[in-house]
Amino acid sequence: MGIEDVDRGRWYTARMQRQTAQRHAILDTIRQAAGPLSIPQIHARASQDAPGLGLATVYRTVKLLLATEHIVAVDFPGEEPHYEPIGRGHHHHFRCLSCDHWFELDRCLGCLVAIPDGTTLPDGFVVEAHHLTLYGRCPRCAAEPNPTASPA
Amino acid sequence: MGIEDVDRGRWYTARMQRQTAQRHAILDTIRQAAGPLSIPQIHARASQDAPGLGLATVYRTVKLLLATEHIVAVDFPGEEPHYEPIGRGHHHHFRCLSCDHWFELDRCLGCLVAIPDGTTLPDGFVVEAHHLTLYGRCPRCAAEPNPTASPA
DNA sequence: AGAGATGTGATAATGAATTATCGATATCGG
DNA sequence: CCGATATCGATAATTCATTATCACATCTCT
Repeated sequence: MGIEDVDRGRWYTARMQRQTAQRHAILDTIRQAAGPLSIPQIHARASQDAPGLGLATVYRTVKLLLATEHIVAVDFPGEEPHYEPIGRGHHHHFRCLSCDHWFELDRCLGCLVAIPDGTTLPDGFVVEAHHLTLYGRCPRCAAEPNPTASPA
Repeated sequence: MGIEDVDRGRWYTARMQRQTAQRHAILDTIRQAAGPLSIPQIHARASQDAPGLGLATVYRTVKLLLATEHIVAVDFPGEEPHYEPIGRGHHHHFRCLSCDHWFELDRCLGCLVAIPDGTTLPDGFVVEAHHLTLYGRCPRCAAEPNPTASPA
């Protein structure tokens, strides 16, 4: 999951030529998360691997990782954009109402929608895609009576 | 759908004592829409009934209508908040990828999710609620080859 | 190891949505 | 119909996320 894991052809671009501790910390943080992370979350977690990490560097690096197709942005209702690794296919997300964190659901659990894309609804609406978000309690918070705010 | 339709007990509060053309235009606009509206959309439509309507008045009135429980806010991924009348029960939304407008789906079409709330997923996630959004083409845009941007 | 370009961190600047201000206007009880 | 005042419209101010700036540190190639 370190340097050797990064495709040099993609990593190295006109604006992204050097491998630094900050960039690896940020990419590893996003890859190791259980779900999409916001900029503040990335900053907080990656700072443990890269002490003194600046917020501007997180914004810069996230933008570069988007441009080099290492990560993708995920938007949730009423929230700042979150980011997750690219290439995980169609899936849905789960938000824990207790610890407020987002989780990625397995593909097998994801496609819960009874009406597949391409269907025409009775009213004439043609469905081309869907977003499903589940809300509830993550395994940790569902077990604990007094849940903390520090999930995986 | 006019003045007589408004519960005076709810309409009249410490900060909302008078009935004005602007307030009725805004509430009627939200009630007559096919789906949730954003602030700019409310402003554009209500201005037809209340010429010269100011944007600040839309913000003010929407906030008051929220506080008096005449409307509710609906958030969509990556968008400004939208507003719809209160009391329409559980339903889902449809966004037309052609004209970019939101539609409210009938209740009978809404509950498309195969896993009902209260279910415990195999991983231990307890589902308490869900949001489903469908994307595609509204009846008007599905019919027209060159769709306009002025839906119902 | 050294030169030079790239990357970083702190912070100022920007941009967009929302809110506050204030003189003018319209509402509604009397 | 009048007067007190709630509300309006125009715009300045505020808030918050994101971006630009710049001096200093770090990486890479030789």
